[in-house]
Amino acid sequence: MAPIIHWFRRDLRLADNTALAAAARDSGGAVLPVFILDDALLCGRHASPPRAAFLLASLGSLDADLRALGSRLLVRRGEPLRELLSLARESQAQGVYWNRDYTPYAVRRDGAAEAGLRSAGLRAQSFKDAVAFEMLEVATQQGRPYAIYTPYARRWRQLLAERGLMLAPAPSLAPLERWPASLPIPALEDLGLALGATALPPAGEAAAISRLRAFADPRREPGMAGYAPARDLPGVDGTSRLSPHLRLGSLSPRQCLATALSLREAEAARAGADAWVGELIWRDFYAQVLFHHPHALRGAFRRELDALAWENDEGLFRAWQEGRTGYPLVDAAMRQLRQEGWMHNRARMVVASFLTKDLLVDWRWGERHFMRLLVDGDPAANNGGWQWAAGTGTDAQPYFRIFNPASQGQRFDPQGAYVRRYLPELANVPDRHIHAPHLMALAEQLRADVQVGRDYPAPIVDHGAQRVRALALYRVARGRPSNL
DNA sequence: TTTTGAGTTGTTCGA
DNA sequence: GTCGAACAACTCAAA
Repeated sequence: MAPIIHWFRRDLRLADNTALAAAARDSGGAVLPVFILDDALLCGRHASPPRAAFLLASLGSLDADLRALGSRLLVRRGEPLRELLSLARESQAQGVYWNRDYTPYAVRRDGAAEAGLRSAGLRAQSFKDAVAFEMLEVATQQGRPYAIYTPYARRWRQLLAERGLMLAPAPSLAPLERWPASLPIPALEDLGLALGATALPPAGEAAAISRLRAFADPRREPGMAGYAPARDLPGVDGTSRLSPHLRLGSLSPRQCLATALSLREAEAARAGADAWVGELIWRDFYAQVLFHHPHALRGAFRRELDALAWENDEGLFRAWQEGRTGYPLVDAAMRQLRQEGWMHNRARMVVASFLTKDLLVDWRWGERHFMRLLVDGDPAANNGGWQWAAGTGTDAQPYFRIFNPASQGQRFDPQGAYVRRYLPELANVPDRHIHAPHLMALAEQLRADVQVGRDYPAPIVDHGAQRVRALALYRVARGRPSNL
């Protein structure tokens, strides 16, 4: 039987891979697994060294997994349609299968690939795989996409209960007679990128599965069972940390859901499992929001809030990026981002609120910075999160909800475990002052081995004053310039 | 068609 | 220290 090309993109796994399983089924195992390095994503203005490095490591792992089955990963670099056409010609393939991706760039790319392959007489078939429900599967009674999370989630959970979970079977792959030429998986430097000091999590399908198992293990504290309260504490390892795997598909959302659903059978784990499923629903929600409203990638979802007059002070922005704002929770988080290519979700909200509402910098500057450094950086989720924080998005937080970085710290990191981990200069500051070290008298600073202004910055802005200015900024953008 | 209820994650102020 | 109100309407979703 003529082989079928499986075009890997954000589904770098063998288990529960919808398109791969279909390709194996339809070709009698004659699958040509392909990954195409796309310079538009890797090297352009969207380049992200940590994410590229994680991708390359994941590709290495995928290739090894394929080789264990007598197959291998073919790597090409270039314009996807051209590479697919040339691979199809070289391998006499009957067609190309892939799993759908919903970002505006991917929709354009895949539309062009589909048209080009079909006009060359090849089969081109795409599958739902990256989300539990896509496009208009979760829709209002009027058939419109939801714009508010809670009713969306209610309907999503109802649909899941009705339809249940179907995982794709493991693909049985047969070795091909002829393998087209493949590039070696490049090193990061070959792409003109450098990782710097970022330490990445383990990549690949096996690492993803073992992290999911560890997270769901009932003997583990807090684990999935304790997720609901623990996920809010950045100093505690209370989240799944699976986001990089979900980003590249070394784990599927169905695998996560199957684990969560089996765990929630136990009464004690139900609240945690439900809360965690809620996060997977957010992932589908934002993918769907961006799919239906691609303008949100460039500007405010609520278009009238494009009128916000950001101050965009580059010095303040740099201080935020480098973690020297004088607000310990913000600075710890920004340093975690640099060191790990990842940031705790509570901290993401705090730094996003701080950049927009305290520094009055355009949320898109922060969005871009996150996309450059986050291993899990996903256009839809990242955009949704930033627009939520800025109050410009679907279902955004009320504009007057402005986080106070010090009280957020006291509430969610009371002993400063998180802050001390990333800001060693504050190691000896007493808990009482850990989120506002500048309030220590000089004698206390000396006792704590830190001099504010020398070893750690004094606050670069005054939260109370900036809060008032932010409220005024939003009031003007909403067309209510006076407070009278 | 109209009405009604509701909306991830807060903060500040003054009694 | 604690507690309730104010912050602001507005739009979405469903009955």
